[in-house]
Amino acid sequence: MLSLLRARGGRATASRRILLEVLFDSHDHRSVEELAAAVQSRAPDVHLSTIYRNLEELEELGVIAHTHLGHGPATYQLATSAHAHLLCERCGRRYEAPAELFAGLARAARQRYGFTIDPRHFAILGRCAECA
Amino acid sequence: MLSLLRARGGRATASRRILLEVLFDSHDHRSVEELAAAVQSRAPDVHLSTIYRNLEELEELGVIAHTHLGHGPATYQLATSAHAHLLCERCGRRYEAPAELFAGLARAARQRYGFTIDPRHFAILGRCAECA
DNA sequence: GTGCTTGCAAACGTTTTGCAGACTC
DNA sequence: GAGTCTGCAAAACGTTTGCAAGCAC
Repeated sequence: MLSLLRARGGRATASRRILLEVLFDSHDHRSVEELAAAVQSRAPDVHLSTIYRNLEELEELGVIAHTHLGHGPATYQLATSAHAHLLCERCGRRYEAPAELFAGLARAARQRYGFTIDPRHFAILGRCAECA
Repeated sequence: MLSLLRARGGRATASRRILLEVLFDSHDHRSVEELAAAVQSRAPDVHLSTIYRNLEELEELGVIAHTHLGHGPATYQLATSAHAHLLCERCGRRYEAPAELFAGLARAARQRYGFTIDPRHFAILGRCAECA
């Protein structure tokens, strides 16, 4: 990934290395604030704005992706582990939704509008069993 | 609707009347800024914070609903005309998606997780035919 | 008159930007 | 050495809040 960066004229800096390590170690999505805390535990001077800039860069490279689970801050994860979510709008309970759940919608959207869905960006809201 | 407000101990004020009129006249979703401009063309002194507070109140009443189409500001519409959206993440093109498109997802989510989806809150991102 | 509602100003949380210096290649 | 990246401070953005005055009931 660092060489991917370099291929674009980018530099492999310490803050980027650490950020990538943190993202690899995260087995869940992380908010920018959480990522910053993790990065700063290893390199205290890395500024929040640097994290934002690096996340943007890595996202353009297609290495990571961000997701909006609700009204709060965005969450980031490796592009390879991106997936869709169901989020209860009442209690906040969250389910990770495999792509197959969206097969029907994907087919219908393509047939009707020529539209290719990527349902991972925004969560699908609704009510969990308990709150419904 | 104004009597609905009163039934809750609320007051039927001029700014609420006008806001409701604007929402009825809007045949599409409107951002808060757009709503404010429309309201202020009839009552210049209505403040943006009043619009926000009234939108919140009307949403609690179940009369209106808000939707996030993308990264920008929320959009509001009458609850009766709420629907799901497909949004091209490249060109911004937008499709209104009828509930039937989500039938398969709704069934799968209920069977697998007991989860009842309401796909109208966040748009489904993806690529339109031209951008795919 | 009670108490909900308003305008205003100020704050909020998240994200973006301008700049001069530091670093990677 | 050229050009990217960084820390810092400040701004931007959409939204929320505290307060005293104003209005609906």
